Amino acid sequence: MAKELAKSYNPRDVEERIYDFWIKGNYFHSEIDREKIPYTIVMPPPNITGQLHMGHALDNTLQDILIRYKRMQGYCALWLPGTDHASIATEAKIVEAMRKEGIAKEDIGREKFLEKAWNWKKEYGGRICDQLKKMGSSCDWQRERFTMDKGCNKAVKEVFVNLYNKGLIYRGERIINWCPHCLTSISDAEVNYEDQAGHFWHLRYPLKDGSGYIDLATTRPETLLGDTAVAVNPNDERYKDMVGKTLILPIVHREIPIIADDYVEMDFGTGVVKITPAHDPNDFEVGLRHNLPVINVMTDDAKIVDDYPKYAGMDRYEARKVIVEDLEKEGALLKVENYNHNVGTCYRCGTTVEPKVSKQWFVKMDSLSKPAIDAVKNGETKFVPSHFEKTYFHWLENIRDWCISRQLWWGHQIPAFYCDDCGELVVTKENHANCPKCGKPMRQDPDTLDTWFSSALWPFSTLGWPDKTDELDYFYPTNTLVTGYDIIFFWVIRMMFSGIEHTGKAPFNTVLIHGLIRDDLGRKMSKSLGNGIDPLEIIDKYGADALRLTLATGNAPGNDMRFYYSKVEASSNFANKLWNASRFVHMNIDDYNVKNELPDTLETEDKWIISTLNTVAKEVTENLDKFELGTALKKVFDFIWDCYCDWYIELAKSRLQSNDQQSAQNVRQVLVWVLEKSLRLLHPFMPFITEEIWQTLPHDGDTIMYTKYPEFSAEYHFPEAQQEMEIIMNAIKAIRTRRSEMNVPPSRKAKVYIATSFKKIFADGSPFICKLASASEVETGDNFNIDGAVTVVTAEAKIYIPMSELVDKTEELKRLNKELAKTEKMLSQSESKLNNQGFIAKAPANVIEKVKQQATKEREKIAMIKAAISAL
RNA sequence: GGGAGCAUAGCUCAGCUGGGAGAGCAUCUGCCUUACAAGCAGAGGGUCACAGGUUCGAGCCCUGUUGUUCCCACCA
Repeated sequence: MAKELAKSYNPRDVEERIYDFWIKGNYFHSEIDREKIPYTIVMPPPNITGQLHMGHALDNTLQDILIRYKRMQGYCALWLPGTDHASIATEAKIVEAMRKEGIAKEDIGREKFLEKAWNWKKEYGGRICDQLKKMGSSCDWQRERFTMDKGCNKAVKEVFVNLYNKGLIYRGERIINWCPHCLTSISDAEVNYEDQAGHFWHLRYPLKDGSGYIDLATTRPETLLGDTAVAVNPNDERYKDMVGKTLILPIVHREIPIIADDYVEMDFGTGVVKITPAHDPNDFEVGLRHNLPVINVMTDDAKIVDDYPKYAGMDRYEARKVIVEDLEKEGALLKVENYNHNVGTCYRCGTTVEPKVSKQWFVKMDSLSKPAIDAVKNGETKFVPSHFEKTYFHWLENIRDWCISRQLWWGHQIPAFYCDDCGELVVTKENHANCPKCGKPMRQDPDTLDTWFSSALWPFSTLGWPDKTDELDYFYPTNTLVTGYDIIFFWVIRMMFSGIEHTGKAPFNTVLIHGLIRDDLGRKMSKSLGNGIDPLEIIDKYGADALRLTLATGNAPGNDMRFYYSKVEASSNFANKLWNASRFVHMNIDDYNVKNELPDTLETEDKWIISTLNTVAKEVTENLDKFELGTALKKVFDFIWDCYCDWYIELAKSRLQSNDQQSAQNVRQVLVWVLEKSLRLLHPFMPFITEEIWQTLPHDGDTIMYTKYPEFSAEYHFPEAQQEMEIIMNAIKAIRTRRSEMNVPPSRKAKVYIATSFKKIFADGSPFICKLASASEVETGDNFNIDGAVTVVTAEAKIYIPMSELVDKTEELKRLNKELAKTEKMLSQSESKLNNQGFIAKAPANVIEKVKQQATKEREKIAMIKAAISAL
């Protein structure tokens, strides 16, 4: 470890060394310690690209702040790290990677493929871990048992079998979203809807009896092949007589009925809808209600099936063209108009999804969603900010059954077995099954489970569930989940109902939601736009501390945030400021024996900074406990920059240079003591720089990570000293302002005369006024009569600066009159409040007292300004 | 169509349960004051979207309006 601070601050250098130090010291390790209270954070799975993006950086920063804070408060803090699992995107990546090696997954078979996939996964997962380490993430990445591959299979099977036995999982024929490119079903949440320019084809279907026809319109004429009815609204007078009659489907020449169903809107188009149960979710529902046949006209890769020889093998868009031509030939096409409509596309590959009827596994949501709603309603789990609870309720109350089967290999294979001979179905945790009827070996369902099915088990499967482990007992339910609002539907909700269903307890008590990080124009960062900013680049250039500060600062929970380089620069400047302040302290203590403890006698300014620090510690812990990380950080930031650097260090300088050895030694100790506490306050936010500086200061312990987080202590509460310093600081500020207004350079010093009733305070503070307000000398008294002096008035004092050659009497009068008007206005506001009966009767006592004090100060100030004016 | 968020300084945003409008950046002025010019000291700049209401008191609570963003559902 560094024993002294380098002359200039080099973040990357420091950060790499410090991380190494933490790892060697094994400081992230969190063994169960039953003496301590556990604090557990669930960490979202990073994406599969193996590349850390700004969203992860934000997740990780907020989590790490909380973990470090809790650790310093003496909790046994554990992070449940995430690496993602099965998904369409993952498999596509793996397949792509393998294709580069010239291997297709079908060639090597399922087992070999999974083996390869795991290796690939480990490489990329490992890369993400390394990147997160660069962020300063204090997660114990070494914990083998907290990864999905160890024992997660067991948990998934357990859950599947349990739910199946309870009748909450069923296999059924349903219409689902099918991606013809990825060749798999995808869940509703994985479909992106986008507006696409399309057409409306107006068609005419003739009645069988030749008595007329019905006109309708469609955006997908090729699905006509699968039409099994035409529907109208039952209340539609226009078609009342037609219901029940039979139509001849053009081209196909199949007979289809006209039915009546509420689903049809009378006002839209002609009020007639063609019903294609196999290729439209709504039509499928209509079909169920009316017992319509389901005619599938497309293969898995969206080509027309062999049943229609003329179109067989044609791609759906190709078929559309030909069918439209044929319709025109037959006279069934009335007209074509342009029409924009919403089309569902695959979130992964962008291919237009095809609604498809197929046999899939589903989870029944009715009975699962209810307890999940209750858990939030009764406060077992809270959202921060709370308005996301509305989103949560809205979604759960309108939830549909969850399609959990995926036609992939990369994932947990569904533990269901079929008998090819007799069609028997067995769901079991065993790896093999024999048919209970005919005894033959059964074939396992080739499908795998949706990635969110296993991810939903994260908070307990990673702790060893279904076994009764110590970890599970101690760390579950977890405390906090930190994640973006975009993932509430996918993951948070599913963890909620799974946790409750399988363990009886909600998986976390707080869900801290953050917003998205946008670019400087407010756009989502995305690959296709190329506007993404790589956090690693920022770290290399400015350091992880600066990035963390940027991400944690000035943004309220749940709100989106724009990323500006200027913000990172501001953060980096703060790091530099802290570094230099620490160097200043070192310059003054290194040759002396300075301990990290307060001296016996404290001057007013010492008490002021100590008491201010004390107040800040109190507020910061309150903010952090309420997850107001940005507010907490702001307070620490302001304390260090404004109070410590800009005021206390400046105040300290005159004592450090004085001949009073005792006073100099005392101020050294206060400098060190306050700096050391400030570093602790800041440590969760900027772990690296605080550790580096802390190590060079007098301290107890091995690492700042395990020091105690500062908290309020009555012992360090000095309200009088704070007030006294305020009086001096007000005077200094007022003198500075006036000098600045008159463009007097600091090098030009002048004696100041202070007329005040706080003579002792000003006499004590005179060295500061000399040093910080460019005074050559300070004289205090009750009144002065000085000709041609600049007059400065504060609430506590009337200050004369004799600089006759600079004084323009008319300008001076103007200024004083302006000041007078301002103060009189404020006084009249205060007085009108105090004269208001309602205010006196109803306002709380402390507010009334405050206004009274203001009024008094304002009156005094007015008197002093008036005196100054008449003196002129 | 259903739901939610946002509207505050030139820009980006804070503002905790109602009690004298804040920060960063930008602009302007003056400073190399022996930790820091990546800095110091100052200044200017706001009808807190609009209209009502509740209250002694509203940026904050309620209603409505306008603008804007997002989510969900969906148009055959």
